Amino acid sequence: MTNSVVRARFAPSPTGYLHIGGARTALFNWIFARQQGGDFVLRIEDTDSERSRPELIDVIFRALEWLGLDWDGTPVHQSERAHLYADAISQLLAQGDAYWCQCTPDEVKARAEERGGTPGYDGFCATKNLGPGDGRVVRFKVPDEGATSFTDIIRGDVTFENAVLEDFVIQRSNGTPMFHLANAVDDAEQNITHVIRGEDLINVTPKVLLLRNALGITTPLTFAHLPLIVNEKRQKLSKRRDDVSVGDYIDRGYLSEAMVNYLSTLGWGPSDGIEIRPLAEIVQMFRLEDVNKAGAFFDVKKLQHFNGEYIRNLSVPQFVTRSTRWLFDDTPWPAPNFDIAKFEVLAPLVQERVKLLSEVPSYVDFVFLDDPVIDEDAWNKVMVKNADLARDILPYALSVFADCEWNAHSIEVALFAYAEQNDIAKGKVQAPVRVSVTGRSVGPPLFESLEVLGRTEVLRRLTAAVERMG
RNA sequence: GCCCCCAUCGUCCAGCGGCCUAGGACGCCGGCCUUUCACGCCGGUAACACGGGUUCAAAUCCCGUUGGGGGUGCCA
Repeated sequence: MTNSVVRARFAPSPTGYLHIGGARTALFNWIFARQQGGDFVLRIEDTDSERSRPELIDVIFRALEWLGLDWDGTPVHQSERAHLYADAISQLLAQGDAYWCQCTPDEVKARAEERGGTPGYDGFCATKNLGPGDGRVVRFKVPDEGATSFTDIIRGDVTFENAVLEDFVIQRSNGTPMFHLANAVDDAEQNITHVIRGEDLINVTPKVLLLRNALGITTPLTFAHLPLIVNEKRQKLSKRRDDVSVGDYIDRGYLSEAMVNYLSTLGWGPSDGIEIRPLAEIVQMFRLEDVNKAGAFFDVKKLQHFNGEYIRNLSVPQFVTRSTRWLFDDTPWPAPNFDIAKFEVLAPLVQERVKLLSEVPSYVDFVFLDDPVIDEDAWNKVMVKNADLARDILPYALSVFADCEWNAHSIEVALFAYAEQNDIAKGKVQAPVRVSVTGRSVGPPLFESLEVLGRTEVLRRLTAAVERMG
């Protein structure tokens, strides 16, 4: 173990926010590294200056931090190590394993179409012995014969015939290296031992292997290509068409523990069938070789269920703390109206009802709003369709609430006396009071809510509701 | 087109030749609990893609078919 320390890496390209697929890749790398007592390092693959957006690098780091995936050492930025790639390219050129090419993309494409059949580069400049020059790229000379194989921990042996691989570009015409090249160089330079990434990259593996071979890199590198996370149409998650930014899930009130736990069940599952469990246990049980081969659908419904479980497992103070953001920013009520003491009373009741922290405000807004927001559907059902009952109950509530003791239990006894006297279901009796006071037909238990709101305000809202009924 | 990969309930996972009349979870549908809504509890629904082999025995191994996905960039 000492001389074979595992080093796994997550190598995002800062062309977008961290998305679900990237988060899962990072997570599996992290789990594997931690389980093996190895390192988990980061590498920013920003060789394409055209597409890279430096400001996103920090966003990605923060998303990883939110997920709790701590990394070892300082992240490497490919844009800062151009010399390493330049050296490798010079070596390849000197060895005759690469050559300069002056074909434009359009020319390559045109010839391919003319040729019919397989698209791709035809080796047009392979024997021209061109030197550097404006608009010229460097291409790697793929052997015409033979095959490149590797053993994938998840997929077993995978083989590509070299003949189907074109002479691919390793240095752009602007002088920057392509990612295959940077990849081969960096994995060696960073002593990476395991490459764990999405299956969409499996086909670039032979290219990287060919490059490593030509560069004389002999240190072993083990691959594990993870199944893709897919949408309802079973297609690879796309930043454009799918809702996959990790940041968006944070904003919607998902707990990172729930997200990480859920992600761990995509492509893998503990053999005892217990899905919801601490990350530490997952690290213990996880086996890279047990990861599935087939793509997994990202099921938000199931994620929500996990989230609800995690929320309910929080202590009440933790729940209050975690809800902070939704209590102070962008609230439906005027900020000065908020009273944390009142929220804390209702917190345990809200906690077992929400699946997302973002739902918290809608459960307590009536307490901090000057007037409740009336839900029209609820009003129609309870105050219009059942107006007769409401007209009996509201005056009754107004009178008993005026002088009963003001605590949840007494309020309940006072109101439900009506249910017993008139032999009406309690559910029917509480409805008009709930709608009058909270504006909604659903919410936390009514009597605790009334207690928190206070007698004066409850009476005022009840009166207002009677007037509104006309 | 060509290359690569994949295939167990609607979805995620378990299953690694006999313990499988296939198990768990989400969802969905019933029911119980109940002041609403949730929670919790009980029950139900529902799958080994198809066809050939191998074997005493196959969801599990092999081959083919079909279906799906990924790639095919001077993106990663």
